[in-house]
Amino acid sequence: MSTLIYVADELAYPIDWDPTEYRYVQIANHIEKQIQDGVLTEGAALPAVPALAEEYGVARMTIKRAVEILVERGLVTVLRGRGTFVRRRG
Amino acid sequence: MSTLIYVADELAYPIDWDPTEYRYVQIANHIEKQIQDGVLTEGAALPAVPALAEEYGVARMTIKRAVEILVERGLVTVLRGRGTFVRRRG
Amino acid sequence: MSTLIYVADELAYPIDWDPTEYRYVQIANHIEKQIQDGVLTEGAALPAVPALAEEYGVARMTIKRAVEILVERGLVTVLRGRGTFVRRRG
Amino acid sequence: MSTLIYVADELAYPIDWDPTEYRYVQIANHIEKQIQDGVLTEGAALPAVPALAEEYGVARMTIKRAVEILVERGLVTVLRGRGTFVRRRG
DNA sequence: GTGGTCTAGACCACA
DNA sequence: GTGGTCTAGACCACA
Repeated sequence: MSTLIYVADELAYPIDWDPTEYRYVQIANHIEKQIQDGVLTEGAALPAVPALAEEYGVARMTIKRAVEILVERGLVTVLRGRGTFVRRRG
Repeated sequence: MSTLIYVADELAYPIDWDPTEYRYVQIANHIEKQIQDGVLTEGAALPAVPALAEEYGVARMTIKRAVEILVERGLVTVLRGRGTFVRRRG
Repeated sequence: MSTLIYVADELAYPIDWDPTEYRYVQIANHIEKQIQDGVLTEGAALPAVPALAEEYGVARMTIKRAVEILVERGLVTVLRGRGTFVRRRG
Repeated sequence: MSTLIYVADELAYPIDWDPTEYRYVQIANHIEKQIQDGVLTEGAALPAVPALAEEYGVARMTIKRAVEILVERGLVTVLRGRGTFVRRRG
């Protein structure tokens, strides 16, 4: 059995760094915005951690922190070994 | 990919305190002099903040202020999590 | 105003590494045991992060993860810029 | 304190697959041969797991199994988060 | 081939 | 002088 899922290939919006805010918070907000706007739809997989790290220009650990925030907000579900998936629109 | 860089281990010159000038300005000038004289060459990393604080006998916040001045002067670039690097000679 | 607090200087118990369990979980459990046994009493400050990192032989980030667990368990409170303090016995 | 170490960039010898022997055993033997011949010297870091996986054309799990064998033979030491290092010649 | 843990050590924010 | 963030890149666990 296999499931076809949408995987985002690149950032839908540019991200402007606000030096007064932590990067992982900015990244979490940026991804949340894409979920709210329907760029990332329910059930869609986020790009893989290394891809996100490269797109946002940060280390993998920073992406992990951002994803933790999205999990706390109930926006995504992490399936170990499979990927990170959108749960619902914000 | 990795790059070998020169890291200064200690002060190249002694520093004399002028009580009429802020220490962070003096430290900025002192480091600028080392860049101008080629003691710290383009691409070189400055010593870490705690090391500079100890060598100059000041708090780390004072070093941070001095580095901000050097950034404003376009002499160094701060790369978060990596270090502070010489951009060009003054 | 100042407050006298007890600061632990070294590990009260040895810690045996169980390679099947994450180190930050082991460290959290190990510190919890010291709180339960009264080695670390209410209001006491934990050793500083660098000290704990050295005692447990891990990186600072691993200590941070262990402390996050202790915070979730309601055992300690982190006061940014001041230290980490025992809230209550387990 | 830091130490400069030698890191192997590619295979020193070609490897011929013997279909009657498990690949992870072959890979362990192949690496052991390089240690015995001094291609990988004491203290040297093995190439990273993904690099070895690509060079041998196997999954990373297979490399992990080969490294386990080398550990059992006392030839290498795995330091989590740092790398895998040659302990002594075979 | 994903996400998770971990290192060593950098600068940052707070008190 | 504390804890926090962040890097670059290692091995680990899971599917």
